[in-house]
Amino acid sequence: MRDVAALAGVSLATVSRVVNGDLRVDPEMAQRVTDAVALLGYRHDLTASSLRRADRGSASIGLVVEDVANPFFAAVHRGIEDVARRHRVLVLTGSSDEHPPRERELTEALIARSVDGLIVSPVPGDQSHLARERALGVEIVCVDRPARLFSADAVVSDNVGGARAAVDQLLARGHRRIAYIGDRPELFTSQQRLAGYRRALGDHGVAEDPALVRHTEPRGANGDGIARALLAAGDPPTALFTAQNLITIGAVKALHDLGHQHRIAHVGFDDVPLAEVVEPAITVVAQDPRAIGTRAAELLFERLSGHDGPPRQVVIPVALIVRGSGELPPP
Amino acid sequence: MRDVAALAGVSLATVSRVVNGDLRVDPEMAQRVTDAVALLGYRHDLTASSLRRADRGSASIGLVVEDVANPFFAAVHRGIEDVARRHRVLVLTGSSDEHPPRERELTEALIARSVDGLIVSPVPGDQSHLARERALGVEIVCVDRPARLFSADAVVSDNVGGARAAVDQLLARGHRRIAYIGDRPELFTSQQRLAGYRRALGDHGVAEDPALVRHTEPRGANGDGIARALLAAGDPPTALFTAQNLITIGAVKALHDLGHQHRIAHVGFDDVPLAEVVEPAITVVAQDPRAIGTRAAELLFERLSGHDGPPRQVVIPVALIVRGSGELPPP
DNA sequence: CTGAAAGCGCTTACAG
DNA sequence: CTGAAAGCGCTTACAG
Repeated sequence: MRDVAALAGVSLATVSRVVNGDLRVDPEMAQRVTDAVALLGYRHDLTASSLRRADRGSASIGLVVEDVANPFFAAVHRGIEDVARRHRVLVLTGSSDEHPPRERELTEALIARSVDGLIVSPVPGDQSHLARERALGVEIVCVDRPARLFSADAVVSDNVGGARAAVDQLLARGHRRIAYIGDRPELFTSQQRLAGYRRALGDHGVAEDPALVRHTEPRGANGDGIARALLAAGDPPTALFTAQNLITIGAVKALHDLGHQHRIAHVGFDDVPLAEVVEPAITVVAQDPRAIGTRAAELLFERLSGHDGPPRQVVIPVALIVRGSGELPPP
Repeated sequence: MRDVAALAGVSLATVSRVVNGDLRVDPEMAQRVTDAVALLGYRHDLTASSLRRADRGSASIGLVVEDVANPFFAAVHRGIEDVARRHRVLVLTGSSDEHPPRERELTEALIARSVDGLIVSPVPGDQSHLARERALGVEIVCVDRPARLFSADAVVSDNVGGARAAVDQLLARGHRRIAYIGDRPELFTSQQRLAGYRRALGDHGVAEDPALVRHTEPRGANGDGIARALLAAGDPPTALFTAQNLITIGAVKALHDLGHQHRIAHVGFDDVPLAEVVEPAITVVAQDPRAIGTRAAELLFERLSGHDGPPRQVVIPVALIVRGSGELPPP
């Protein structure tokens, strides 16, 4: 900037004004500055700028999710990026791997880079540490699940309603032994979907069989193994409700490997690619991860532009997509 | 920081030293500083720090890909994050949507936030604009495809070899009318995979039929439509080679809709979820996107720590996964 | 070992 | 409209 000022023969202040699009500057002078900028290949340094600026915005926000490579969170990420882009803001991202210390490290690393706001998909455990971040002026919005011991805006899917619809679908076909395979019980989404499962059973007067409620390792790792074990047991289920995308994929593999795909009904939570091509095609409750991201970013930017109401919880609708696997009758 | 210094009764310089882990400071004094930091909830401002620091590192790098929500790039992203994390560096990401102005905007926005390095999956068109960024001291590595009119390290899949292996597999079963459905012809990966297709045909003395070589809209959008059109034409192909993940999914849908999945052989480039469960299971050439990301980040950090050799091109192997669809014989 | 002072690249009252 | 000067939060020679 100093070089630009020298070359254009103006003061630093003038260069700053031109670079920031301040119109109260002599056009001829502005032109000289613009030329010098082009000639020198000068680049405005936003970090220095925001250091001195009154509003102190860094024009970047942070995102902490379980895993950026999980298609669900990848879509959430994209939804957030789209909104951020409209605000000329960039997104810094990190994967917590559901690991509490990693979540803390990440949020602190993001704060240290002075992000204006944070969108977090909270790990199990509590997020009370976020209170300190917020006290420092960083706005925080939760995504996919609410925080614990820390109240903030949150955008989530209609987990209870979706799970209920999925299980209702199976009950309507006459199934009574319906297994629930969910992610770790500590997870909000897992709990909510289990609640929906129970609600549906209750509505139909079906008693829950604890032997049919199973949880996988982190990230739904052993979904296929659990499905196998359930089906190999005495008095096996006649239908499966898998409460997460990776578990759904694992269960479909297990059903096909065992040759049971036409005998055991199956509904999954979260849509997966090729679900309509598998035979039978897979009935799912589809979430709208991109909309979840979009909405979360909108809430964040509202806060950043001064909104100061109480924490809001936004529920994004889900949709039951009937394709066949969920409509198989019991034997 | 001023407040911390005041509370601890020391100078700013001392606080800075303690915060940065400088050991040449009186332990008792250091303790007072640490206490004050805890009491005040002080957070170190990395952006201000790097502004003044000699080495000027911001401990963040930028990533520009086509779309962070594409599972391929989401996995690349994760590979990069893993390496960056070991260097205590965060990743800023943006989606170019294969749109040249958007690529420029993004790289400039990233530079303005003073990233130390950039990993870019270049859009069609040329990347000569990146030369200016590099002149400013930002290291640049390309991923998935090399840049044009700009030479830089690049990490790519073995596109030619993989496509060749895919088409060889079909030729070995006796197919002679093999269609190629690829992404836009401007894309490096599309060109390379077409080259591999041609190489395989040539090796077997099969003349190319231009009517069987098709390109989709951006992002493989109409892959299913093109597959349908090919199969509906007179003298249709007996086998399909789909050169990208979304096109593969589209083609599988088309084959199933038409009921041709057991008659028309099919090999896809890039693995897709549930490929092994579809009937017939889909034979694919699997890439290793996470390894691509990992390797790209490693090259970048080598540059950032001073490596100054000529541009390198790293080719990540691919693997043909035989599952059934590619082994169907011609009628 | 410690602190006063200069300065990183920028913005912003303030005076002219 | 323009510029000289102070200062954002930090680091780093330099002197003590």
